Amino acid sequence: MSRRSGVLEFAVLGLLRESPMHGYELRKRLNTSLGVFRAFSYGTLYPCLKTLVAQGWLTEETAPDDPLAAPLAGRRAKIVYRLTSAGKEHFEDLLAQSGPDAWEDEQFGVRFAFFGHTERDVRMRVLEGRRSRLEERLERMRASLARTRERLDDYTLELQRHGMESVEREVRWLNELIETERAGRGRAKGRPADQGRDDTDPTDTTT
Amino acid sequence: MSRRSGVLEFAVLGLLRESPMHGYELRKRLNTSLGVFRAFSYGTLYPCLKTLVAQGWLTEETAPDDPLAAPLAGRRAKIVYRLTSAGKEHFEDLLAQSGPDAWEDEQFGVRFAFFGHTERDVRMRVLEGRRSRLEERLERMRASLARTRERLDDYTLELQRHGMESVEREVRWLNELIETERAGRGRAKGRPADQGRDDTDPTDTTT
DNA sequence: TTCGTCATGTAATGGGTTACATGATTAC
DNA sequence: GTAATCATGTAACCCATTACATGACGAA
Repeated sequence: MSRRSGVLEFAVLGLLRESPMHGYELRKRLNTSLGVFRAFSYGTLYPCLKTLVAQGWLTEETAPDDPLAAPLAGRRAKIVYRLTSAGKEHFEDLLAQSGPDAWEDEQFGVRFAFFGHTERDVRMRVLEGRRSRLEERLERMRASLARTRERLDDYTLELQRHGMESVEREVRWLNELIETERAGRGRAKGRPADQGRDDTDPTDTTT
Repeated sequence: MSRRSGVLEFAVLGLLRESPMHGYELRKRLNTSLGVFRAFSYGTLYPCLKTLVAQGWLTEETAPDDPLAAPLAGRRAKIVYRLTSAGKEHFEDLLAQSGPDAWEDEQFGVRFAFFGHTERDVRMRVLEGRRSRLEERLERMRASLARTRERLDDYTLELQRHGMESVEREVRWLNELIETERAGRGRAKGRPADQGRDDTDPTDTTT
């Protein structure tokens, strides 16, 4: 009945904010533009769209046989979903939230992806919340490791070490982002954490 | 009815292989010894244990009131689960599998955690399978990024860059592990990928 | 005309959590 | 005696996938 996913709802509203789309295209965007995340199946997406329409946040616009009615993709478009003003408002509300939900693993990615539409103080709170969440996790891992280190074999140990390093690395990343935001270079232009990297050649990254 | 989780089943069998335990302790172990992974709730664990008993892989041993019957933890032990020989056999079968399932995100972690009980050629196949899986993913990310780079804002771009770097980092980690295995230092002693790190003092974490 | 992609959906199932219910044991 | 932790379980729900069903369009 409800089908309230959180991440999916947020991502759909955010993507439709920019331009109306039909379900099939929406799903592709979830894999590419926002593509670092999981790809939702149609069995998830379409029912979700239905409920968003029922909530009054989207409208369905059917473009049945008229080829002139679908100039967007150049091809047939069956059901185009458009964000209503109520939906826009709701999305703004979601964007303004900076509570614990935004720090969780599943939510944080989408939240970050729409930072371009997010107020700066909210961005700061989300980043800092995320960081302290990860630092707590790190401390728990360290404590647990200290207690059980002797009883673990090499592979288990290596796995834990690598896991902790991954978290530590994300903390460092967040630190850079927070610093950039603090310096005021994080609005919309001037890519955050720019250190002369080249996306096509990511050598010498760690070590 | 079935409640066949894959990861949980594998982890439970593997943990019980070392010593019999009751459910509560089993769950703690899943968070600590194997703790890099998700923590399963009791609502998942107990039904799972029931089905494993029904399969004949575990036996329930109730130690009702006798304090002498529970020398393991020094305290009351209600239902102790013990691996049967059939269960042991089944676990060995699972350990020997090196198919695509073992390369997926959810399975790989547990598989790696039990590498100490895994044959060397199986370890190699799993590691290499995992690596090529990640390299495919990386290529898809690169292709998608090349197609959509111009249309993306700074934050989305930064998110993708960080995501790709994470995957690249894991590939490098796998490369080290594979090299170590190949050199023959990966059996049980001689910790893999040892580069003079010290687990107890992971300073230089932040900046 | 057949194949690949576009496009939309539904029913069954899977895998897991939350909230709840219960009660024993230990420590204070 | 009361709070925390140990210990076991169940029912209701949640989120999402899989498999299936349907069909239109474009290109070979």
